[in-house]
Amino acid sequence: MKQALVKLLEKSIQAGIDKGFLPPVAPSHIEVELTKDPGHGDYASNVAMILASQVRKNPREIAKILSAEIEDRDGVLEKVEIAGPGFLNFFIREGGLARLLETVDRQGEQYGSSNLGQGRRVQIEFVSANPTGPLHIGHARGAVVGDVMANILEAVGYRVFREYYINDAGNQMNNLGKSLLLRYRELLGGTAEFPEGCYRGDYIRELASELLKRDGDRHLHEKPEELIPLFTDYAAGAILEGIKEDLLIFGCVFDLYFSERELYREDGVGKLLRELEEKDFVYREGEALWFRTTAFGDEKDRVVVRQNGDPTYFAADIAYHRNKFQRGFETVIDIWGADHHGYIPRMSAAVQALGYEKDALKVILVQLVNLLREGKPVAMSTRSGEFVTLREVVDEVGKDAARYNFLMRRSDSHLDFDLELAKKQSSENPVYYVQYAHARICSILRIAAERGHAVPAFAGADLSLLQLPEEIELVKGITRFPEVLEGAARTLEPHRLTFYLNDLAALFHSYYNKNKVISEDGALTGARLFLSRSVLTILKNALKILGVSAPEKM
RNA sequence: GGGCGAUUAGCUCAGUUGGAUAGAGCGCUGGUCUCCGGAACCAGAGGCCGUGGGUUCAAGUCCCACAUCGCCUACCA
Repeated sequence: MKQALVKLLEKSIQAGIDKGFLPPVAPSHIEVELTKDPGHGDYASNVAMILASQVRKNPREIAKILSAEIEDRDGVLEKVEIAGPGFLNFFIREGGLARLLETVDRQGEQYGSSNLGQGRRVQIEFVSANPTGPLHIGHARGAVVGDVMANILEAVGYRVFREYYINDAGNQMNNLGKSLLLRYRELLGGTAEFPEGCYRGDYIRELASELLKRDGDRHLHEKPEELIPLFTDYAAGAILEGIKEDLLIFGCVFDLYFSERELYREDGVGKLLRELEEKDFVYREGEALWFRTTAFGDEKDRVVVRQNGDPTYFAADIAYHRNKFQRGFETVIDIWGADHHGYIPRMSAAVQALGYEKDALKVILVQLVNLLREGKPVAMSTRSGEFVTLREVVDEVGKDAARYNFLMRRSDSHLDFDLELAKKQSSENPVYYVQYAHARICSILRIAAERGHAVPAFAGADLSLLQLPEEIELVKGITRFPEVLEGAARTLEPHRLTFYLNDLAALFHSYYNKNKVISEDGALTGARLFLSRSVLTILKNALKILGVSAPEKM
C-alpha cells in the first residue's frame, strides 16, 4: 500500500513538471507514513514540504498541485486532503486496508520476513565471557541482545553466523589454574592463601572436589610448573562446558566457539604482526611494539607487543577480527559491555588498517543490569565470587520472562531487573501481557471451531465488514510488522520488537474487551476470525524471533 | 584535564533518524464480569522534553555553550 502511494506521488510530481506547474525537481526519497491520528487519514506524506525549498513555493500550494495530479487508477483512495503546513493525507477506501491481510494469510510463518539482506553474510560475536567462572546476570543481557539481533537479521534476509570468542589465553588462565590448585590442596589439608587475581568462588571448590574424586591425591606430588597447565585445562574445560549448557538452556545456540589459544596455535597473531610491520603500521618505542591507530582516528597509539615480548589482548583481538573477515563475512557485529566503549576507536582503526571499510565493523553496546529483588539491589561482587548466575535467574524466573525483560530497554541504557517482578503473573510483567494475547486468540479460535465457525479462506472472507476504528487500527498495526523488523535490523535495535509487540497486544486486548469476535452474524464472525488469526500470526512470528514461547493456554 | 554517553510525567523508560495536539508501563483516583480467558479493559489527574543561544516552513530530535550524573582514560583481559 505504502509503495503504491509512493508511486502515485512520483507520477504526480512528474505530471506537475510536464505540465509546467513545477520546475524539474527530484526529491531524494518520498516518505509515506501511517498516521497516528485518524483525522489525518490513513497514510500521510510530507513531500510537498520537502520540495518547498527547491521549488521556492508555499508547501500547501505544492501539495495542491500534487493532489490534483494524482491518478488513482485502481480506485484505492477515498480522498486526498491537504492539511497543516502542507501534509498530503490519504484516505483509503472502505475495506481497502483490510485487503492487506491477504499477505499475512498467504505468507503465514514467513510474514514479516524480507530480503533486505539479500543473503549477505554477517558474523555476530556475543557473550564471549572468559571461561574463568559461570555466566552471571550481566552476561545474560548480552546473550539475549545478540541472539535476538541474529534472529532479526536472519528474518530480513541475512545469512548469520553466531560466534563466541573464548578468551582462553593469558594470565587469567594461569590464575584460574592456580586457584583450582589451591582449592585442591586445601581439600587435602593445605591452607589456601589467595594471591591477587585469583578466583575464590564456590564453583572452584566444587571443581577441586570433582578432580579429587577422579584423580585422588596424586597431583600433590607433582611439580607446580607442570601442575598449573594441567589444572588450568581442567578448570577451563569444565567451566566452558557449563557455560555452553547454560546458554543452551537460555535458548542461545552458537555456530562456533572460537578459541583464542587456537589463534596462537596457528600463528594467527604472529602472521598479523609481521603483516602490520610490512605495511609500516607499527613501530618500536621503549622496547614495545605500537600500532599507529591514530592514523585512523584513535586518540593515541596502542601497544600490540609488550616490553616482555608477549602480545597484548588487543593484538590477538585484531588477529581474530581479521580472521573473521578472511572467512568472507561482509559485516562483523560485536556485542560488548558498555564499559568497553573506549575500545571502539582502536578496533575500528585496526579494521581500517587491514583494508576493510569502517562500516564493516559494527558494535552494539550493552549497559549494566541492576539486579533487584523487591526493588532492593542484590549485592554482587565478581572478585569475591558472590554473584547471581545466569542459571539461577533462569531457574527462578524462567527463560521467557528473563529474555523478554532484557529487551524492554534500549540495549545501551541501564536496565533494572527485578527478580520478584519477573516472576509475577500480573500486568506488571510485560511478557505475560503479550503471551496472554496469544493464548486468548488461540482460545477464541478453539471456541469458534466448537461452535462451527471455521476461519474462512481469504477469498471467502468479507473483510469489508471490518469497519470499526479499532479494526482499522489493528490492520494498520499488522502491516507495520515487516517495517518494524527492517527498522530493528537497520539500526541494530532489537528492543523495537518488544515495544511493537506490546502495542499490538494492547490493540487486540482493547478490541476484544469492546467487541465480540464470535456472534450470530456468520459473515462478520468470519471477518473477525480472519483478523484475529492475522494478529495471532504476528504474535507467533515475533515471539519466535525473541526466543520466547507462544503458549496456547496459560 | 581529555574523551564518550545520558538528562522527557511522581518512578522506570519509548519517541520510527526534522513533521501535525510529546507517548507507554508502574504508581495514584474512579469505573467495567448474565459474555469468546479479569494475567484483560475504560476514564481521569500528572510535562518549561536539564538551562541558554543558533540553524528553517517545522526542533524532544541537528549545531554551539553551560550545568548535573555515569562510564572510559593499562605494555589487564
